Amino acid sequence: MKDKYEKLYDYLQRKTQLEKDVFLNYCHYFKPKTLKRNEILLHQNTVCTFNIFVNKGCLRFYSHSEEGKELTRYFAFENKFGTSLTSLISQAPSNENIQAIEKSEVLIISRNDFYHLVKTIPEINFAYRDILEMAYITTTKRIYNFQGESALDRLRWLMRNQPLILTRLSNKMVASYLGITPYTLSRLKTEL
Amino acid sequence: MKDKYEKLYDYLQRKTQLEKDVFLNYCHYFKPKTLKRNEILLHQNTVCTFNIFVNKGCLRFYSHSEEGKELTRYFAFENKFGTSLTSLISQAPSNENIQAIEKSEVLIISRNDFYHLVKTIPEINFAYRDILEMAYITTTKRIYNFQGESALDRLRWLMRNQPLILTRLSNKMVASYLGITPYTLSRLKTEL
DNA sequence: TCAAAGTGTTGCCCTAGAGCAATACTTTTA
DNA sequence: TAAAAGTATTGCTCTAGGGCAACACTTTGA
Repeated sequence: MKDKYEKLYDYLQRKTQLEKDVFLNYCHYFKPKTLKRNEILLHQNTVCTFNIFVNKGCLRFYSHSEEGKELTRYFAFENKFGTSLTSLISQAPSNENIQAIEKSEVLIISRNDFYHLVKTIPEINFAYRDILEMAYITTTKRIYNFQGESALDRLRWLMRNQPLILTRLSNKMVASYLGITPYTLSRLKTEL
Repeated sequence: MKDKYEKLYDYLQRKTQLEKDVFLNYCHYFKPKTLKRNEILLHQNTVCTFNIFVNKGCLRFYSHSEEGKELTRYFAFENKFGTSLTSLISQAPSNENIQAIEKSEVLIISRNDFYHLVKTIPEINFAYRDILEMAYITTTKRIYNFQGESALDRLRWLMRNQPLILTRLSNKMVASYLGITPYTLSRLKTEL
């Protein structure tokens, strides 16, 4: 098996019992691609036609608001799937950009191929359901976070639960994820 | 077919092509229940073991924060499913309460029965996936909403997209959904 | 290798929204 | 049907966090 598919195999293996030879039959649907730092994979207002698995590096999913603010929804590090799900499902223009914020290596599968696998491979069906469930849980927590907690508490939460975001990314990125300005983040860090 | 299952049947029918006689074979897993106004179906910190379909009335899913604030995540009106998904999936204690805010009629299916149906009935499998996808899209929009928009803009968004919430529920409920105080909501309404 | 662009910190002032209190009104319950 | 509890509105004051400007520091790239 080509090196490129090992992480994906391990990922699926962890979620479902999965035969290696079956996996080898369909893994070619996932096309390897190398991304430069800052390269944009999907532009806001265009339709998203693919799903992405990150082998190496980090992708950022963010939106430009009308007032020009950058709102970050999600960072996909190694071993994570990510896509503009709203657009992928509805095939309406996406409200978010997908950008590599480090030199990255990813596997890309087209929408058609992906849903074909979901339909025909029970393990992929299950894995997709699991991804959706986990994503839903995460976003739900994030809503309660925004709704009920101060910026300082949100920062503390991030330190406890997603320290990678703080250690690996610039303050600007972290601030746009927390929904505050870099100024405020800088000030809050002195209060920790 | 008993009256109680008509709405559920229509709901599934709209999402998938579904044979009525197949539906009749498993719909008894869903148990009808009548709820009084303000009745609590699930208490925070207990494990959620069921999924709910609303035939009539309205359920509210909310959390008591440490400072005693009530944070509302979701209102389920007629023809909607709702559960404390985080708890249902992980079987960890729920961080939210489920409460009938009007006299309501619901169908309740146990966790085991529900996942059994998801596994064995393709239409339910598909419907569950669809529910997850839609729920994910909604919560994602809500995050961008909280992250990037003022309380007034969030209120405007609600008027355009979920007017039922505004017309049918008390200001207190609406405010806790928007993540603001009833005072602020009252003031914002004069600015519309 | 040195200019140019981006990043982080801090002082100052400003604004959206919170919190409390007072009052009016409506709903529930006994 | 009256008392009690909950809901809505508004004035006043306070605070978390935003936005600008200035400066230091680091990274990028011709």
